[in-house]
Amino acid sequence: MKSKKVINLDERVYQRVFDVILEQRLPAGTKLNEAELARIFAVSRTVIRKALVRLAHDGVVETKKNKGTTLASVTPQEAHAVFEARRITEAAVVKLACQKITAADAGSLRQLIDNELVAESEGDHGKALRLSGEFHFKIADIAANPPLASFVRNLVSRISLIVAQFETAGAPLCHLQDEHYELVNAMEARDEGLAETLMMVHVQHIEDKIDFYRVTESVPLREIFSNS
Amino acid sequence: MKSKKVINLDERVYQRVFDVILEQRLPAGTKLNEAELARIFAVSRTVIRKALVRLAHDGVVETKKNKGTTLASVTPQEAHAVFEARRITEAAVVKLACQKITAADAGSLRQLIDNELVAESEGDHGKALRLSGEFHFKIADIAANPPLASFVRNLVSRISLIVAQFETAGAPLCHLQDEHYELVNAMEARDEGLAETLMMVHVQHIEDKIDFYRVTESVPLREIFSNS
DNA sequence: TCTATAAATATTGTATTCAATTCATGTTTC
DNA sequence: GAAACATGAATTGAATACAATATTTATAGA
Repeated sequence: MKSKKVINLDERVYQRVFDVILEQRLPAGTKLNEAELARIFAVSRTVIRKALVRLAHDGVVETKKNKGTTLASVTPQEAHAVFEARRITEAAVVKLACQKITAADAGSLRQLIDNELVAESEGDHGKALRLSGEFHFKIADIAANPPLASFVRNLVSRISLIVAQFETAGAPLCHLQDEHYELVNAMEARDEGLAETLMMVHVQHIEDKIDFYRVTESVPLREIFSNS
Repeated sequence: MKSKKVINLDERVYQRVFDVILEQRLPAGTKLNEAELARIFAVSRTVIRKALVRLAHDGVVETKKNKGTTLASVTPQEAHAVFEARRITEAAVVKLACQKITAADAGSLRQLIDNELVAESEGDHGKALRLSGEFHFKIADIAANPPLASFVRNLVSRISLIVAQFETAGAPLCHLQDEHYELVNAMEARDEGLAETLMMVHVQHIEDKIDFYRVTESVPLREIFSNS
């Protein structure tokens, strides 16, 4: 077990940027300079570009020919479409998950919620946000449908960006965590109808919390990617 | 209007491979040698690699470290999951489309079906298959939800690969085309329930036509990508 | 001072080069 | 003759070098 799994360099960059997005530590529109990222991660631009191509394909960054790459910045209409897609997809996914969930799965989900609460109480808001996202990823994994799971990952990450772009500063998330508990209960009871409704309402609540008139200021890249 | 739109080289390669997949001209498992593709498209390996990275992210090709890239070859279980994802997603998408379809949209859809029939009668099976895919893309466009539309594109392309991998040779598609007509009628009547049912049955019929024991033989790359 | 133009700089797009790994082949040894 | 090992070819991973485009700055003229 001593062997450390060998993954391509771009995978590490991809994951790291992905996590930063989930933690909402970078505002939408942030410029992702290839040379600067290459310096920060101590790899060549080739590796950075590969990661950026994948992120662009996910729709979380936007690359314009000869103009560079930025974190995706969306219009309110586009944001609404992402929320709509997420409601539809996660509603279907949670129904599948109801059919397949095991006691162990339910335990894992509750553990994620608890960890999120701990992170929040310790003041690590970014970690709490990431764990909140992983709660939804876990549900998608339980549904045991890889294409849907990866689509959910994509939608959740894009919603994270949108929330980072528009959220009303300091809006409390406690309600959302309660909703996570209720979701697990409904799934464990295999109540597909209830779970579906709870999921749609839950995502709607996230959408309700954002303010389309908020403007965010930029943050230096080096600072964000410094640790790890 | 003389200006030819300038797009990156890798976009052309990506589209070309994507089309070949939709036309089911390459069997699953086909080796996509980077140097060979670079020669065929007369670009550097850098460009090919960029296109392959995007295709890998789509799940239509698989790249293994130091072993190369092949068209995705799936197990029956994985194939079933893709069909399940497509049924769920397209059912939701067609409901959205019912709410937003215009007379012009319905006309476009019927035109696509007619063009497909013409292509089939002219013996251009590949073109007919591609048009069949574009029928579903058009429905996704009508639904006016970009994330869902791009996911549908992804699922349809993966199904094309799966069908190419497993289809029973010479299975007639006429029934499927009739179903396309019925779908348009239901959408135009804004009958969401009927459209949803028709869509799920339609995708199920595609799945029913495949034979998980079929084995396909390889085809030389140069031959496939020669034209255009 | 303002504007327009041109040079300089910065950034991305593409090609080329080098390194690492895998796979096949052939050779040696028992 | 079979197995283990070594060697060479083929292929991808990554870094560097070069080209094209965009942006900024500097400068000249009104």
